[in-house]
Amino acid sequence: MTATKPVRVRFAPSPTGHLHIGGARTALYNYLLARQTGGQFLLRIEDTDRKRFVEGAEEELKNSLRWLGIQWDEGIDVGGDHGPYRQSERKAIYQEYARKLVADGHAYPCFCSAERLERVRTEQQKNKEIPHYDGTCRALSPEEAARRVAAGESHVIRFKTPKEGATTVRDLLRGDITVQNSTLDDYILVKSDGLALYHLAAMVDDHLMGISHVIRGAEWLATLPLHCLIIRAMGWNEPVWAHLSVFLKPSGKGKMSKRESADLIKDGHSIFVKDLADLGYLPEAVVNWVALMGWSYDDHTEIFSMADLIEKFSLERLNPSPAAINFTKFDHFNGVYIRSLTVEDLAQRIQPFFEKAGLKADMPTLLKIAPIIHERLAGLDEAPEIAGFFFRDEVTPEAAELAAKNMTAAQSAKVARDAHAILSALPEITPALAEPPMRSYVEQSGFSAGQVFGILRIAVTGQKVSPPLFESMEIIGREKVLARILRAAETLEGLA
RNA sequence: GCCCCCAUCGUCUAGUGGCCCAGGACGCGGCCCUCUCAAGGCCAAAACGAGGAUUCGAAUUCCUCUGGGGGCACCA
Repeated sequence: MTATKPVRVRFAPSPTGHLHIGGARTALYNYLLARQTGGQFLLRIEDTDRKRFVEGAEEELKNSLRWLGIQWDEGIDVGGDHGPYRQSERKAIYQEYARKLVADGHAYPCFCSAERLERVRTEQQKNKEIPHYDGTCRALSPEEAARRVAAGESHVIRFKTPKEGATTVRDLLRGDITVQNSTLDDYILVKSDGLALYHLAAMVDDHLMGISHVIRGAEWLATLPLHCLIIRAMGWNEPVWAHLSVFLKPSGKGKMSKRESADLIKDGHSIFVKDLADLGYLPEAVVNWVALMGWSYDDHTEIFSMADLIEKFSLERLNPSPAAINFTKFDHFNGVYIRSLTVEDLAQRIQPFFEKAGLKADMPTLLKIAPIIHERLAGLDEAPEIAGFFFRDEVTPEAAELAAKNMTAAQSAKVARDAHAILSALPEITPALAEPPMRSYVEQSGFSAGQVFGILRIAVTGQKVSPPLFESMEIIGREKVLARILRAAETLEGLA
């Protein structure tokens, strides 16, 4: 692979909600690059907005990341030489740099009230102007500003955006992007409560933490010029910027709304990582699926383990266009990964789903049914639905469904009786022992295999769709099988 | 409204001027296999948003339009 210097990258979410697949992808790409180059991946918490703080969000975030197999080398919990890694604990650091910006003439205190700002904004909107700060406090002399600050007057710190000229920034996926400085505003860097806003905090942290590559969502593209301007005003080196395309809803029309995200779970999908395990998804499938939304390796390879991704990922092959979320493809990947599991692994992973369904699923039996449901599972969560009958004492087929297609109840009852006779003559019911005599019975009965086996299937499993019949019978055991067939025959006779 | 970004099958994508009357994958349809359902195998339908320009030659370069997306907070 291309020899690259070790990178220092970071994932810096705010603890305001659940980790969704977009965030997971951002974290993943950062992680991959760090692993590939032998660098470090840091986890930083951007919690400068106390109002939006959600209790437990940080814990959930860490669990989601770990479930996906993404470990961080530095940051909250694990520590490191550049802490603290929670922005709320770095207030003094940001203030120090804000003061430096003011001292150097790159920023200024602003005493305007929120109410006045609101009035200015509505006025500008009425006049069809671009809403922006009108510059009242920018015009203040540094001496007067300093005096008012010293007097304890409430204020924010604004960035003194150049009025003239243009700013050119470079995004790795899109190349040079130039914006006129006149379209930029004097953004607030520090709030009146003294806490920095993202723009300042993130730039200071990235610099102090030695971040070499900033890989983040495309929603930051619009503020990239501001970020570059801050970095240049500080006299720091710029990191490499890579802005990942946003995820669109499955229709491709727009971003997923809060409401739509919540509704997804009704049909077994979710964009929140915390839901995915319960929905029967494998973390390996999530990683593979998400990695391929906005990145590709070549024109045909689709299956990538985490190790493959670490080896093959490259920023150069990132795609800047927005991508619609495709859950059908997700399900496909999940099936692929389920099928690639060993029998032991599969048995382990489906056990909790049986328990959740109220079934006591013992490992020896699980080990026996795993091979026959293996390739029938699109999700782990389907296991109890497909194979629950193995763990139930009784099976209660619908009387009306017991009779086979194009057969009367009487005919079906006869078949059940005959089958019972044939099978009860056997010392045990295994595919090798039971299938040959049943096949010859089918031949001389005049019915089709589908009809005969269909009757037995529903009698024995209670389901119209099941794993292979004789394999299932062997696992259920001779006594139970014979009893269930007998009961079905009686029910059928009652119908006739 | 303003600024910025993006634009290949329904969806994810390959494609960096001739290897492309565009390749792979999901899904869809058909066939095969088959005790049901899957899995598997095979086959098919399906795209370069529009218009200009450059060029011997354009999906690939440039311009305009159109469409889509993101952003315009004392949120991140």
